[in-house]
Amino acid sequence: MLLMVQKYKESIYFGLALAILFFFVKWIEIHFVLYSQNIETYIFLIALLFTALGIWLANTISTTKIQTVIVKKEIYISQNFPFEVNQKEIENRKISKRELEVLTLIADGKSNQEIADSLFVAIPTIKTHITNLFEKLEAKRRTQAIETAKRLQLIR
Amino acid sequence: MLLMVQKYKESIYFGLALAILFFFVKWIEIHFVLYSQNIETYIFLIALLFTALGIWLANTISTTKIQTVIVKKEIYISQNFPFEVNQKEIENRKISKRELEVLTLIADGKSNQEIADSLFVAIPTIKTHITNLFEKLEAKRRTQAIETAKRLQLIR
DNA sequence: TGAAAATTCATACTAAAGTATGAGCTTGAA
DNA sequence: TTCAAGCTCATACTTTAGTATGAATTTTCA
Repeated sequence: MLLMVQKYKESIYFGLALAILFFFVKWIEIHFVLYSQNIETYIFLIALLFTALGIWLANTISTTKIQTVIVKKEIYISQNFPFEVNQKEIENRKISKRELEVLTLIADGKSNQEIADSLFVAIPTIKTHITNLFEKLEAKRRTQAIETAKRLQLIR
Repeated sequence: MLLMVQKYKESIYFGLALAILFFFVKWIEIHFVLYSQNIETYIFLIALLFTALGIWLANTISTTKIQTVIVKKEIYISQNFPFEVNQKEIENRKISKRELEVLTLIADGKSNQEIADSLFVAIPTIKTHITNLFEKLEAKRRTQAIETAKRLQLIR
């Protein structure tokens, strides 16, 4: 029973609304036509009432107009399936935690200034780390350091 | 003038609709009330008409809800194994054959001097290629160019 | 706790990278 | 053939990267 009420909830409400509307119209008719003889007002009220009914009908029965704008955005994700950092190689070359951070940021294409800002230290500090990294990676340039680090899987 | 018509297009249509409605109501009134003395039909038609008006009003005046859905298309880049150069991306960015050579050598960690020697050209030539590459890859530095090129699989 | 390692920073310098502009040469397609 | 695109090179310049040296802190661990 409750299920039925749930299921036909809208229909029941609709019927009720129609009944109320019918009696309301009748009441207006009796009031204005029979007693007041004011047919103009009656027509006006009918018009108003059914305009409201129309609006209500449109808003409940018709589905709301939703314009869906689809924005396609491509996201590139490098999926290195079984990527394992070569921890042994990092230890062998005695690359410190901080140095590895700097190395990663270099590989991300950051400048010394940007790396310094990221790690909240001064540029000379970054330069020192990089100089030490070059020694440990046997690199002459940051691009070479990136190449070696990736080849040895020190960074992803 | 045309601009005004464009601007107030909806208002003008609305006014016209109202005028037509008004005359239609009057016509119904004359037809059914004065000639036929059939007030019941008149009321019915008024009700019908204004219900339609309400529905029309609801559909035109109510603003369409714009729902923006961002579809993120994840593009997985499988590294190394079945490595495929993204030829489409290279063409889209209009990267020339020579520029791609230079890009590859940069990623190998070579200096401008070494690249120039490899390709048997002068350093300024390499610098020009690199400047053009930065534009096409939206990069500020060679390390950034490497990062982008690898992510887009322009180079291995 | 005390020494080694790691991290930090400075100054002064050199080397390399990157920018801007202009121009000559080659080549392939309309 | 002419025109656009690609490749080449030069000069002059600015900016960033990298080197060398020294030193002060902080952290780690035996």
